[in-house]
Amino acid sequence: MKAADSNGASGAGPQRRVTINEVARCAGVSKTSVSRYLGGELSALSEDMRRQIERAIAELDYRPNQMARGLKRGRSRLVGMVVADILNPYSVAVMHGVEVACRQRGYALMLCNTAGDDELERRHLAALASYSVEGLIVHTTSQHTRDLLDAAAHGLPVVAVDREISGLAADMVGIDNRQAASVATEHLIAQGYRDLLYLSEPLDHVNPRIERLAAFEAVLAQHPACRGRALALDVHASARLDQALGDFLAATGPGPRAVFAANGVVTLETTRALRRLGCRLFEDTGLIGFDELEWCALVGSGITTVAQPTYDIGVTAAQCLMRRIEGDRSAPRQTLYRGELIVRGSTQPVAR
Amino acid sequence: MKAADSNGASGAGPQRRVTINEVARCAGVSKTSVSRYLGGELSALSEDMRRQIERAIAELDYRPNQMARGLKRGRSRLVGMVVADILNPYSVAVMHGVEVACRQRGYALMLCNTAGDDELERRHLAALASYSVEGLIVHTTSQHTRDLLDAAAHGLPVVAVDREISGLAADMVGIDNRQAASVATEHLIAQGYRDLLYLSEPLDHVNPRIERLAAFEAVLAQHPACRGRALALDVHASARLDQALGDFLAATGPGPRAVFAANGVVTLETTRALRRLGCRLFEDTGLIGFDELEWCALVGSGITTVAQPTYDIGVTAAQCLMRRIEGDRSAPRQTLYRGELIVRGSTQPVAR
DNA sequence: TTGTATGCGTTATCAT
DNA sequence: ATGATAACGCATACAA
Repeated sequence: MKAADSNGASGAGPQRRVTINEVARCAGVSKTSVSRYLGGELSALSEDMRRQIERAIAELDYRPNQMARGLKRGRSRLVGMVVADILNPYSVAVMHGVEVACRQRGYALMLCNTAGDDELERRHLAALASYSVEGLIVHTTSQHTRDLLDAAAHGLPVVAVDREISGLAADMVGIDNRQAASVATEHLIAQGYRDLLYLSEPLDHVNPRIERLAAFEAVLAQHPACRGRALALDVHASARLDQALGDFLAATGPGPRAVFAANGVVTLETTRALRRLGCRLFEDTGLIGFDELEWCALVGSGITTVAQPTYDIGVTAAQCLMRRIEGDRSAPRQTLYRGELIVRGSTQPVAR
Repeated sequence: MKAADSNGASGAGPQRRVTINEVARCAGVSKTSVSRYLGGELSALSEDMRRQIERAIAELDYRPNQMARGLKRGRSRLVGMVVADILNPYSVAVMHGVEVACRQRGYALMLCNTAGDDELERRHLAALASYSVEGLIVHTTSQHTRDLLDAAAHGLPVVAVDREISGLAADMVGIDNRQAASVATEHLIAQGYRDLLYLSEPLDHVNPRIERLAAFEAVLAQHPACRGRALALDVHASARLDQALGDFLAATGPGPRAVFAANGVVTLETTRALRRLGCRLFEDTGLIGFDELEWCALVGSGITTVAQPTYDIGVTAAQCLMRRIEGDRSAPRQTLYRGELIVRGSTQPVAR
């Protein structure tokens, strides 16, 4: 037999939810007592009453209305996550960690994708505020985040992921870019590559991009035998990327040469470009990429990467945020993980 | 000069938001009138009053509190999305479309990841209900979704993505699996492959998996010269996958042979297994995969895929849901897109 | 230990 | 055309 529609009406209309009043009536107590029970004020309830309330709640399948709760207490138990690109595997992986950590502590997650659009970001922040989110986890590029700064200035906890938010002294969770980029660069040099090309998306004041580049150059400065170039461009512009890569290949001598892709997107586009240019992956040209992607082992002889603990970054960011929400007023913290080098075929030079 | 903290207190505590009362006072009208303005009841307001309200709202930067609104009106303008695996690129791509469509119509998105755990799904559904979400978009595997069925029976609109939810006559958005799988199978045969292996995750009553397999077998039945096998297993169990693939390779004769990977996860794991088995991609063995992934063109000679319009699926699912939310009571609809064959090197047999 | 009464910010009902 | 007032479901100060 099918579950009957308790509405009477045939499966239509927003269901009439059970309220605390009905629980109180059913249990034969006042709604205050039920509220106390829900709030965990166990000490202030007689054993008998507690049983009755428990029974009533189970019997009616009562679930507190978070809207009402949030309205009254000012706590929505809602966390907002704002990402610039929901399709970016890095963002997704972090989101995974965030979701798990939030759920474990009873917070729900509202997701916003700004698609790199500042106006959209404004609207999303407004929407999140209208739902009284208690905190924000942010992974965006935008520079013009007045609204974000305002929100933070008004006391809304914010945790930045991967990069700092300029003008905002917020908690940050990411990796040690200098360490990671140094390790990568040193690996290339140790493998015998002598011509290096650092390829990045436009710097745009985005911290990790700048720091990774700086580390690349710092290491290079210690190895006079190596020649390095750095390029920051919109890697989605295939023609220009092909041009840039082609120039590098043409300009570099017979010695081993390699590309350092500054993040996952660059790794992807660089690999595509290398194929378009007719390179045999990776005999012609070495490649090391930031961010471990699921397909890196499958391309050519495998792409060497610097892996980030994205899941942990997400978990930590969420935990950090929830501590703030729950009153932690200490100075902003940075949590930096280490990048881990995963060596594959793309950094094994082949005699040409 | 920095924006002053309007709290007075130094950037701490949940910010005191502007309420409709303050707007009313500032505009010199009653809050009823402000509410009318917000509700779009333009006809019932004098031009003068309207100006005042507009001014006050702008001046105070007032944003209606959705919690209070939801509590009173019973409409939260919240949509829940429940996915089995937040890391699955298919889910993410659909989510992208969902997010865009929701935002465009003023709905916010709450995201839940069940990680394939039924108990977790229960809890997530409970949480979503407690926030009075107005509808659900679901992409899970689970069979024991009593709670989901209950919610739907109680009138909560639900849209299924990719697959039907057994026992629930809900709207569904996905692709025409028979068409898509037929096209793929016929392509393999047309390319000259004679030994075919259909590789899937466990069927588990999941519609697309069953339908794709059925189409594979149907096409095969029309080609007596071809030999087909089908295997459904947990592709993450590498040892067993290697074994199964190895058996296929050992058993098939000198004629061209190919693997049909039933979804993106299987494509990934199959490619990994082929590499582990020492195959040169894809000279030994052809491969066609469901789901177009960003890296498919990069592996070996490129993996031929059947692409799904995942973004559109997400948009359509969300639109469909919002229509239901806004009162559409017509019979459940299925929206099926066509799979698009993208031919690459992995289905170009090489003379062995 | 328990209950009553008030208010959170909003919309809806009823007057005017 | 406009406004006072009562809910929405819950938590809490206060009273008993």
